[in-house]
Amino acid sequence: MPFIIFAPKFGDFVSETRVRFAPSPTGYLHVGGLRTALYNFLFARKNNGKFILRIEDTDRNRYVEGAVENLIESLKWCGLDYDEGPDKAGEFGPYMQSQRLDIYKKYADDLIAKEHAYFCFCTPERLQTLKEEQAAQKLPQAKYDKHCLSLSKNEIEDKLANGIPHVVRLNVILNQKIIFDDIIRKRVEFESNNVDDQVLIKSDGYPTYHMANVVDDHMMQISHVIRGEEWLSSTPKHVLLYDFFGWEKPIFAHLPLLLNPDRSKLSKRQGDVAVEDYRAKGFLKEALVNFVALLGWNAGNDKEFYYMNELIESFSLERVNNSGAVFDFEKLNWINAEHLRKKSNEELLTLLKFEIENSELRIENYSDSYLLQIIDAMKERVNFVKEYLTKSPYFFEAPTEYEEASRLKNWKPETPEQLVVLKNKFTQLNNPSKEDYETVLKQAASELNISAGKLIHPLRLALSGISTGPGMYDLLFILGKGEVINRINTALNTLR
RNA sequence: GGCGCGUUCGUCUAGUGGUCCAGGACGCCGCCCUCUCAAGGCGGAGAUCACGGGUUCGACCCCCGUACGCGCUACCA
Repeated sequence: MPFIIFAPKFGDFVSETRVRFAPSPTGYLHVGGLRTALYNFLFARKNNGKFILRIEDTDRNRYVEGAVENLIESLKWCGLDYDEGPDKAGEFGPYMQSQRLDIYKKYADDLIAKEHAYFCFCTPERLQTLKEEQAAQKLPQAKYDKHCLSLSKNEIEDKLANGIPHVVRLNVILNQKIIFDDIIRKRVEFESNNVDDQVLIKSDGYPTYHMANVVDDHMMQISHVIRGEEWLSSTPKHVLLYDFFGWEKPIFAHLPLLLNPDRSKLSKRQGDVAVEDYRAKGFLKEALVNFVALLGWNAGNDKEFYYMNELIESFSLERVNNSGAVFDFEKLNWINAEHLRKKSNEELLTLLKFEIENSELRIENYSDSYLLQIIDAMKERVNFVKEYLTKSPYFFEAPTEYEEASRLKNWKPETPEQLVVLKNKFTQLNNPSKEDYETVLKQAASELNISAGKLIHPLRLALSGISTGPGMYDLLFILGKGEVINRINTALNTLR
């Protein structure tokens, strides 16, 4: 009598929302991982639940020094604070799987006792041969042949006693349907005949993901498993495990993948994938979070600009899409610029000072009030904080060379004498305001019988060395009379 | 190959049987504003809703099939 294995439905009562982000520490936080972590975080916060960080470090071959610290650093930078984790004790720790080996061992023994799992002593060579044979026979699918399931108790004890390397395998029962409901995929159905006798405990004594994940999610009382779509295919193994243990299953939600422009799974080959890369490039955490949140989710309206608290407010798993999303850098740039423009000048000041400290400039050369003026003047013109330095370097250092195109276009033979007229007028000003500069410049233009533009363009070139920037009177005022006159003189000497 | 998931403008998406010969956003193009560059405003190009069958008075929306894409198929997660 085949039994049908069922995961709980969406509406089933769950006492407390507890979700986890469970990355393996491979070196850095991938933006796909960020999205998974974010959705978990948003879901937890929205439902007044707990967000847990668990490190899945059960593959000793993949251990990377400092990876966990790096992961945590990135997570925290993004504002994803977890309630329990490796460095934040909770009542369900430890939160590093490598520190829970005895637990997995105990539950594996449990399963073996109930004959839902068994020792397997097959060598890698036999497994390899088996696979090749099955391929040669054109079997629809390669699976372990349950060879070691038929070992007698004595044989097993004998091999164990002799220290023969072994693993523990899941004993999948044939001819059953494994059905579960996924919030995003709806009902998903598998045949148990297509499920392999997965290794649960490796020969080095470490559990595989499948084993550790189920045991931990149960012990940590995880209510919802929100993870990437790449796990959907192995979910039947997990469902089987919950059932064999007699445990209540969590509610599953498998997230669509993040893709490269060519629609393959987002990878390092085609650009930056690590959160730290984006951070280094100068993206605001608010922008990265906002952008990534929208990759696969929307509230059902046209809103695209979100702060974290707004995301928490409107997030729901039901509104997560089911198809992969291409990571579009152009749109990330745009959302970054949006967030930057919405920041107060004071916030930008902090960011800009940080940027200056990390540049070759000396922070003590610039007062807060001076920087604030630059921020105000350039705010609409920068997409990154560092662009205050790269797009308007002339606020920090006088130009030493002049843009050729602008020189050809705006620096005419008559320009020098006209600028001298203007300069003389500037010289006579006493503590000039923006309006004073404007009045005087227009006066000069009028006296010279030329348009203001004829003065403005070469003046801009003289003051900034380039042809783009804030309004001329802002530029004059920020630089100040003395600097303005110096720069005009320098230009007059350089560009004849 | 097997199993699973998916498929609306280039990209992110809205859309839950009639209001859609499909709306918004990014990007692109044009105009306005203007001392430059931006920002902003206005407008434009851009999707036979993957394809083919059904169901229905009526399908982007429901069903079936096909194609294509992606994922999994490890003693990796």
